[in-house]
Amino acid sequence: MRLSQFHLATVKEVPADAEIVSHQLMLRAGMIRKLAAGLYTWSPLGLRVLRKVEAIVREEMNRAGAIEVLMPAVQPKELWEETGRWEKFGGQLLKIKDRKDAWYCFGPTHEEVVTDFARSELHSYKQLPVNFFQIQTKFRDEIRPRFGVMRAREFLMKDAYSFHLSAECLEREYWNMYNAYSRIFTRLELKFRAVQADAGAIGGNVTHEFHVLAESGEDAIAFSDGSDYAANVEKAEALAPETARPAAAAALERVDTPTQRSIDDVSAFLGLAPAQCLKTILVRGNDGLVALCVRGDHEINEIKAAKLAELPGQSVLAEEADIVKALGCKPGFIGPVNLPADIPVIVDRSAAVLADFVCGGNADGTHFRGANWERDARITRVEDLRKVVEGDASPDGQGRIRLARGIEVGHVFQLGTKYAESLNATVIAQDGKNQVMTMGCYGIGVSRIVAAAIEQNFDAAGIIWPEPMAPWRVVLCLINPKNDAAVSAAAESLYAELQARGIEVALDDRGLRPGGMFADMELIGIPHRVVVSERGVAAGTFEYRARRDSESRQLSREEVLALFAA
RNA sequence: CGGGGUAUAGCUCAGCCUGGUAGAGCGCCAGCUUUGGGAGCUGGAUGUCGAGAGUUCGAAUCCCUCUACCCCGACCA
Repeated sequence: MRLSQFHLATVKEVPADAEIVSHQLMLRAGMIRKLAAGLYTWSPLGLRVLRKVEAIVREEMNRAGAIEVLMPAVQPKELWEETGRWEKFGGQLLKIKDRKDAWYCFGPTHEEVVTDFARSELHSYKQLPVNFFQIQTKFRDEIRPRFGVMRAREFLMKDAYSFHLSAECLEREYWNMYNAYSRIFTRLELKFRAVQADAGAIGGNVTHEFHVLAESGEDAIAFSDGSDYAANVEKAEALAPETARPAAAAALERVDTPTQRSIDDVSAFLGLAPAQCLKTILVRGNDGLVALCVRGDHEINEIKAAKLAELPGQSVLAEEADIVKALGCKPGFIGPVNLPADIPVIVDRSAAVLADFVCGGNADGTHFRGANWERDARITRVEDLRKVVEGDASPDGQGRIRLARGIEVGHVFQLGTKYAESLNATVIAQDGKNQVMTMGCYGIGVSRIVAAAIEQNFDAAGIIWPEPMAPWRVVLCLINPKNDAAVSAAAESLYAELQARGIEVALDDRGLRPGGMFADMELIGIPHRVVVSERGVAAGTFEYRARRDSESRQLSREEVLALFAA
């Protein structure tokens, strides 16, 4: 591509409200332009990158045996009423009316449509399993679109839906997709983790999110430094300590802590580590209050707590008035010693091995020192209640937990029969009977990957594209071509040769001064730069510099071509 | 949905408090000079000051209504 014939649109300034690096750089590089909240035009430059990602996703989906379709973006209300999601999906569902006053929505996802397609197309178990995918624009009316294309309302998504007769077959396809996703992100040269996630409201058992690791990620993930284990922080299991609880050594002693309510205050006041204190909170249980205890330096994981049999499926802190009524003290002084017998005491695994610990005195202004389980306080049950922290043992027994932030770019999910049932998508099984199909769904945020890649690969000068998604692999920069016809000739010749070899090459013949040209090429992140100048041509060399390098090298024409061999 | 903020040239913004008829930088156009890290000089074009209504001799500026956009929170996966 000759850049003089292209539409490059870099800018120096960027709106103050572009907060994250990828948004700023995409605007500065002129990859996207905002039309309205959460709606962006992809410029020619941005589109080249988007298409690169799309092509790799498509290739790997095809390689994995999925079959491409293209479903309508606009979907009729009636279909959504069949699954109940016309109402349940909530405000993210953009509802629109046609000229006949019939309701439609702009598809935020395609379970309904694909299942409708499947029920009319699939009749026999012999047609299964099958996996349909599409790469298409979705619309979710986000409450607060932000961060450019990272959380836009309209975005490009690859979504796939598989249909099976059995859970076992679904499971096989699930791992097939898991592997395909791993290949996709590996090919894109992104640092990522496949993360065990909480199934959330959709239900189902196994689900993985694929996260691109980046400081600015919205999700916290825990992974092992000694294995492939990775999980959403909310889901990561905190193992029981390897050490047993020491024997009680100290006597139970009440101490005055008139104004010390927080763990930090109490531990500082008493000169003890927070890890030697016990944090006790009261939550609303099915039958009155429930006490949850974790070590002072740990935090309650509310998702884990919500799953306790004593709780109603959610973890809600008790009202202060209820606490005062039950214990006679305010929050901040709660502890397991002398707790009313009708309050279950659920203790985290790490807290359960504490000895001679500090805990609330169940009376305003006092704590206990030298408290011990069994002797001074009862344990109803030991559970995993806390959030994991850096350095915890990995749940799979290999390595230690590290915490990182990630950007969710993919999600694989075993849906089961939920949609097939409500839409009555059945096939005739081998026994001649109708059987509801079992489904899996697998999404990749194609446009989000572009932003995520930038979050992971940039420097002060701009974007540094992983080669597979760069708009061009190499750019030829002409210095003062007007002064020396040999410069143009050398550049044209190299340009033609690279093109002939199938290398995606840009020729910067815009006639800019060198400073502006270099700044532009660094901003838009071209991985390789070859400078063609008068003095280089005279010496028979080209100046080469990789985007990540700080120094240039003088290379012969053959050496330049060799860089892009194979 | 609650709280806060913004809307002025193609872009990024100042001007508004304290009313007097429109500004800067960048970009754009023309010319000259310049050519290895976002050049210099000269000249030029560009605005329903988000929309509507009001107060006033006079409104970008003050009041009211609306709309759009942004931030924080709640919400959602």
